[in-house]
Amino acid sequence: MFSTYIRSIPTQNVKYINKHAVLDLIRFTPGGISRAELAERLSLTRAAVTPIVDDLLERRLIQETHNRSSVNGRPPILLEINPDYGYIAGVDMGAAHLTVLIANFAAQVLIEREVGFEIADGPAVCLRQVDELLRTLLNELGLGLSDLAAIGVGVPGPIVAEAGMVLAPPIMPGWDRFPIRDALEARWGRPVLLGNDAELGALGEWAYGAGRMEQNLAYIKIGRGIGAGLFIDGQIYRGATGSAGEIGHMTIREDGPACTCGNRGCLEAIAGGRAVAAKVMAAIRCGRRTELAALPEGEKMTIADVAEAAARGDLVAQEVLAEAGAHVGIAIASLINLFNPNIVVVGGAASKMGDVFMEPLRQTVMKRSLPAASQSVRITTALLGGRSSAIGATVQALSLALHEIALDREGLRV
Amino acid sequence: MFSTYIRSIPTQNVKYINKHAVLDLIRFTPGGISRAELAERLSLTRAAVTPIVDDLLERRLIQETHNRSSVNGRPPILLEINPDYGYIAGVDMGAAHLTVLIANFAAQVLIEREVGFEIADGPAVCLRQVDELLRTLLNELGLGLSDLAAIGVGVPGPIVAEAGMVLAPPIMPGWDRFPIRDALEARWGRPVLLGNDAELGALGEWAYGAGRMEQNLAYIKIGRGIGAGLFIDGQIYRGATGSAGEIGHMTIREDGPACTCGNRGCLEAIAGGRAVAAKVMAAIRCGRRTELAALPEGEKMTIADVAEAAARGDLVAQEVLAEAGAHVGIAIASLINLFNPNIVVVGGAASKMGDVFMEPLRQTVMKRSLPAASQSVRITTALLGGRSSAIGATVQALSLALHEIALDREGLRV
DNA sequence: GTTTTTTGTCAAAATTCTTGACAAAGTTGG
DNA sequence: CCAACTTTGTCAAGAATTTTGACAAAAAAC
Repeated sequence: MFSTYIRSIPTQNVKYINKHAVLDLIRFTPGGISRAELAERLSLTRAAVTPIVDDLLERRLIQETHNRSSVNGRPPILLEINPDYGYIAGVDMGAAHLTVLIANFAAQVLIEREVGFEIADGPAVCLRQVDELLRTLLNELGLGLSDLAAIGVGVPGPIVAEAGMVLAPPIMPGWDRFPIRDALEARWGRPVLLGNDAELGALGEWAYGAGRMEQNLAYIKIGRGIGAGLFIDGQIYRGATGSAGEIGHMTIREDGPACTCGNRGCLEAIAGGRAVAAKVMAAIRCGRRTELAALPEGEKMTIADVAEAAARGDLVAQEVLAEAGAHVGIAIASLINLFNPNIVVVGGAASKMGDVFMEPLRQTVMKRSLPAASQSVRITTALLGGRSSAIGATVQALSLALHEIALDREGLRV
Repeated sequence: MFSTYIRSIPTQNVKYINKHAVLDLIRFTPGGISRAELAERLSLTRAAVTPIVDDLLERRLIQETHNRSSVNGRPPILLEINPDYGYIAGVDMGAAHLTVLIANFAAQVLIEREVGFEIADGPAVCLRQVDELLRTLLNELGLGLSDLAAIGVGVPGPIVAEAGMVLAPPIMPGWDRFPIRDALEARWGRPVLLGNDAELGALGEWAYGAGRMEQNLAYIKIGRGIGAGLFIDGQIYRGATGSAGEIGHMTIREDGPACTCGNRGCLEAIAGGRAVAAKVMAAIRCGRRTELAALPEGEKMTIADVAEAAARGDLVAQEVLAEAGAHVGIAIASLINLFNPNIVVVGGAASKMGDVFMEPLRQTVMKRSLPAASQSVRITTALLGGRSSAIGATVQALSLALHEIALDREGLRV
């Protein structure tokens, strides 16, 4: 049944919409797709697909690739994105790490690097670090900034998309209303797309990760902060003001510990990176044996440190992570009851934790969400590991670039 | 920017989509709308709107009404739905009440009635009561079942839309997988649309209530159960399997009281109708004075009883409701952090409670949700009072009816 | 009363899809 | 090994629906 109210389609948009649908389907189909299958998947006729594909071929956005098919009739000509059309960069600023990668137009990662980082150092310091790392990587590839068609940037806070800044971010002291996008565009002279790290993680996992092409995907990023990205019906869900997905500030325990957001009992204050580190420290003070006691004094313990210790068999680390997993499970159970996703992808530091974290999480979810929703949900770790958000940033930047190239010399209304 | 991936538009759909957009915009614009404004709002030209409107006029779905405009030029001819095209019924089965109403095609309520009810009596008893009440109302209007174009029915459980039944509903014992829609269609010989009561409440409040035409609306239905309906971008959001919005089973207190769903600490177990009644009973046993002690022994106390007592100044009732409001506020704060809606409409029994309930709720929300989301959200009681869901059911049934009439003799692909 | 403004309509042009036919390029089976 | 079959991709003609541009209609403003 027709279920969306009040949506219209001026004719000028039709070809454009179909062209983009074709382009996106080519982008997101691994191994290429034929004209015939494009037609079938998009409910168009083969005859309608041909001129659209011709247009994209002419712009050199896509290319024909030779088939290795096994069916009956004439073998299809597979279409794929022209990887060498240009380059895209993806940046993911976490609370305690920075990931930068450079990919070609087929979203294949050419180079990537993750370094330590401290978001609380503020925009001036952090953006310089981002800039340096990006230029280093470009250098190593023998490229310059002008080779980049666009740059996607993820940050761990609520985004005001039009303004290109974050609004009242709980874990980004000093960044409130700082014009991140404008500053980076001025520095680089290239289009920059700012996004929330969890949203971009959702996009990344939807496009190339564990939740490929799922209708309703939730991505949970575990780190110092805990954020959710919601991907619904082929779109990032941002809510009224772009701050949807703040699962980290869901109340888990009414009178729980104080949170950076000013409230009490938030998930983040119970199971976020800082809380995990604090619990390990408490265990150390209680005299329990853990390799984490040996960390250099000056350096702050991150959740990644704890994850690594747990992986090496450290019992204290495992215990703390299991507890955190159960708490995150409570929040995810609520999310599942509210959102009823097909799939929940848990990423960020969780991708390094494995079952120590995921098993208690899964068990809690199964216990605490309604069967109607929990029976149909898959809960898994991020296929892209710690790179979900950086890859999502790339996907978003690439969408802009492809969009503009495909649009060139074509009108569009609203 | 173009932000939805992989959506195509076969040509045959275009006119149909535009026709529906026109029809819906006429439906949902109070006082009528002119062709010129339709064109502007839908990004079409006036010349394109004319034939669409002509088509709808010819089918007698809409009519021209004479203007009382005050602008400069030629006065517009306002268009509105033809109210007398036919009739629609809306049914809302709550846990402890049943509402049935009959409306014309303009969704004007012609007659309505609310009666006591017990969903736990099971399908056989309940559907007979629904049937009786519907026939009574039809009778009073001098109508028969054959005058109804469609009937919308809301129930308090997770819906499997295709099957027309509920799946593992926590507060509908005996209804699991009972073919509700088919049973009613067989009984009435008319098309029946089954929906979740909270979803339909959201639709009702979006169409004709407190949240008219908002982009992101959440409706919270307070009763024995507590459910949320999410209305996003002109659509009910149902999630992967149609069970989105089960806020009543969000965990509020890890080791809280047992819930009917089998879990502990659910919102519903703390602030649902049963919990509220239990708290009042506890106060009575403690010897506190309340008019609710005078309720007839055999009859179960409903949340509506408590609301009425509170409105008459009963202190115990007020206290219990204030506490419930604060707990619901915790859940709504989490919902706001996750969903970032424009507006949260609180309905069901809450529409009778007023500020006793809403003030603690609002305060808790403001305290427990992030500023980025809470600054932009409006929290209000249902404008349609206890009728939100029944009216939503009407709107949905009407959509089907209008849709079919407008579609008649026109092709459609996928 | 003329000018201005806005609404609604019409015919011609434009756009983009579908229909139906067909060539191309393989596989299958006797 | 060749004919029959199957599927893909393309083409020209036709169809559907919108836009463009012009204009009549209806009321307010000057």
